[in-house]
Amino acid sequence: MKIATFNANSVRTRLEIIVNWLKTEQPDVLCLQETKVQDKDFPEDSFRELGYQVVFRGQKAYNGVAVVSRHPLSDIRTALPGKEDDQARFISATIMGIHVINAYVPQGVAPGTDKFQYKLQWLEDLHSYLQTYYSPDRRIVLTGDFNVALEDMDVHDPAGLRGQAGFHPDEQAMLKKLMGWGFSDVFRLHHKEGGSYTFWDYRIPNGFKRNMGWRIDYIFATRPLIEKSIDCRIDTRPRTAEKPSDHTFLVAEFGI
DNA sequence: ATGGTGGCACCGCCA
Repeated sequence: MKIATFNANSVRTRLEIIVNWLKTEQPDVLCLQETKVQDKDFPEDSFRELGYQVVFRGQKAYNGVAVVSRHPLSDIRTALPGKEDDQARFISATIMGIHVINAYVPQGVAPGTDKFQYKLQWLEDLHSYLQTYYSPDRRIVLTGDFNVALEDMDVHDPAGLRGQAGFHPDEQAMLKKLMGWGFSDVFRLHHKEGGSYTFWDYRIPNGFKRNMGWRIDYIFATRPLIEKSIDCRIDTRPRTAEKPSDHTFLVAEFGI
């Protein structure tokens, strides 16, 4: 079972990259964030032609999430309960007995702003949701763009970035609290050294070449899946394509 | 250097 995540930064602009990646990698599940497309304009056929089904929830210009799957999806939820009118940042489905939650955590802008508070609240709401509706005894994958680097080894300049949105102790504590519910970081399970990133800011000149990145995309899994975890890797190919993305694909393989 | 680029929708916002 191969499960992947990718912040697309527009699914329509990045469609060719995504389609080629699906053809090459043949994952069972791909979670997309920042699709930036309303549901009526989602390029559903491009996925169907490859033998994939797709569920999505978008909005105009911003946010938007999708789950692409080779297998039937059930138990589909496009928002947290009671948050149906909120920004399109959550979608979940059960696939082959695994409950897959795809999250696009708010970026947060800067500490002290309303958006930063919204980010912390969003993470807390997700934690509460899991506590109320799920048990860590189940096979659950929580994946997506969390916009939080957890440790010093997860950013290129920990001293310089500390305290900024994406590398702030309050966010790190909140995400760790959420992980404490019952998740392990699958990439970190297989790679103990730092310097591996999933995101490079467009605004830093040659940031990718100089490896000035952040590891803010994750695949988290509960214990029953961690026991079956075979590998997890970062695929930087979208960075070298014609329309490079600011994020990479992250893919995990489970022996089930 | 308090900048920079990129996507979408509009004449700025968000990342």
